[in-house]
Amino acid sequence: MLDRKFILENVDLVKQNCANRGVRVEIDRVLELENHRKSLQSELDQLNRQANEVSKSIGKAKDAAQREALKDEGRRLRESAASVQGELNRVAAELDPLLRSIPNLTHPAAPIGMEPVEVGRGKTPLPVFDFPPRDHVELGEKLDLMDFESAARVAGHGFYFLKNEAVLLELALQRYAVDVLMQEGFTLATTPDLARNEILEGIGYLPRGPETQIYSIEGTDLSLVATAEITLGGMLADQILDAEQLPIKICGISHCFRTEAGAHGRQTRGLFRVHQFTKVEMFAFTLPDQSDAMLEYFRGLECRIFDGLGIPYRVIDTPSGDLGGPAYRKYDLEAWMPGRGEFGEVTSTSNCTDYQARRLNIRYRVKGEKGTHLVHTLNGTAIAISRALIAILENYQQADGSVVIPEVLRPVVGKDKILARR
RNA sequence: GGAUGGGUGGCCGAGUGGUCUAAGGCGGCAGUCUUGAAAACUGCUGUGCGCGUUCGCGCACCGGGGGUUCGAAUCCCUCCCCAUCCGCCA
Repeated sequence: MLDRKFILENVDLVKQNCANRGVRVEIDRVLELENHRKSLQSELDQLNRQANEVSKSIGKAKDAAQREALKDEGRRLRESAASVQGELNRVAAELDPLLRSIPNLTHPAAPIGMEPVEVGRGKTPLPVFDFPPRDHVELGEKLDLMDFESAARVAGHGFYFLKNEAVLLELALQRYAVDVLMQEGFTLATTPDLARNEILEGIGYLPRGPETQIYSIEGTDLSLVATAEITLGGMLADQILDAEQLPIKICGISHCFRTEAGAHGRQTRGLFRVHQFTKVEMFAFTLPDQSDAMLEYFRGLECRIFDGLGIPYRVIDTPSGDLGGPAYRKYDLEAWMPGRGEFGEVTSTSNCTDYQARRLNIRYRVKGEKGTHLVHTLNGTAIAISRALIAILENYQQADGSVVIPEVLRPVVGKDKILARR
């Protein structure tokens, strides 16, 4: 959420930003409601002040008659206050969803519009095959690495069993990413796979509604998390940190659940778009002047991880029209997926500035100074297992249908090649 | 799942209807003392919103929400969380 005062003082900027992002919000209605809210709040403050004065005077009343008269006046004032409060609540009920739908500001260097801008390539060149490359579904079937049919019986379309070396690859990928992040001073965490809706909303997800990506648990205020960003950000909700503690870097392993409502077709074949996957996520809480550098750092780590895996990729500077609400700037790594014959998103890192911190109420205090300030939050994918698997299988496939294991994963996988079983 | 006790400022902790304008302590800031530091002593020290915009004034906030009352940290209802014990269990 943006700051209310900031919106009032920067109407044109906010309108232009919404336009750049292709988000339609009635800013004029927001202004109208916010000004109305402010005047109602002043009115309520005045009525409360008068009522408080009357209440205090009752103890000092001379006689019973005067006391009763004052009680009547107090009662009248409290009733007026209650009716103003009711109107205030109605205004807030209309205003709050509008405020929440206004996206974060956009980094001045982010591309405007809908066109992704490639800003870098990985160290690994695109593979050259002297045979028609298979996609990961075909490879998975030949090598007995995944089972979509059984998963469909158990849980429906969009689920999968990983089997054999694919399981070892999942473990190896987790271990590899965690090792890199541990060396970089991240605190390691496994996180809850469920979170309160309040936390989801603070991060910027809508747990209910027709277009939600979120599975919610009936009869509770909990939802399955779509990413550990939710739980890691929620970790410090309502906390006041000391400035010296920042930046805080945490990596979290969680399962991620997504309804993927409405997404079907060739792009969703196999592991590419699934309802559940495991992810190692990076998260940071920073001072405002640290967040730009932290985003570059996260991007650098993602590159290091995929360079280390020997997977070719390109880096995308996400254009304004594709940014999610909380993101101020976002980079994606897109790995080359020979079976698809195109690049596919494997990581995403965003600087959300104070947009999430405002609703989650995560602040910091500078020693010797009065008041508190909102922290900045950032998130980034270290490894999303399902998509990393696609990239590994398709890039490392051999003419005979076997798949070579990336060197950095061999210690955990325990072999250097996956051979056909049938 | 059952029982009991709890949730108060950055932290600890007192507070069972009206000088709560929330005691006291810790921490923090400033000062005295000191060559310097520590200790000791003295004073100041919550957050948010609004108005005046030097000084200040008002409102809200004692886990969340609702209620009783002229008046609630305090009484009632409800939800959440924490601790301990019991039950169950990987």
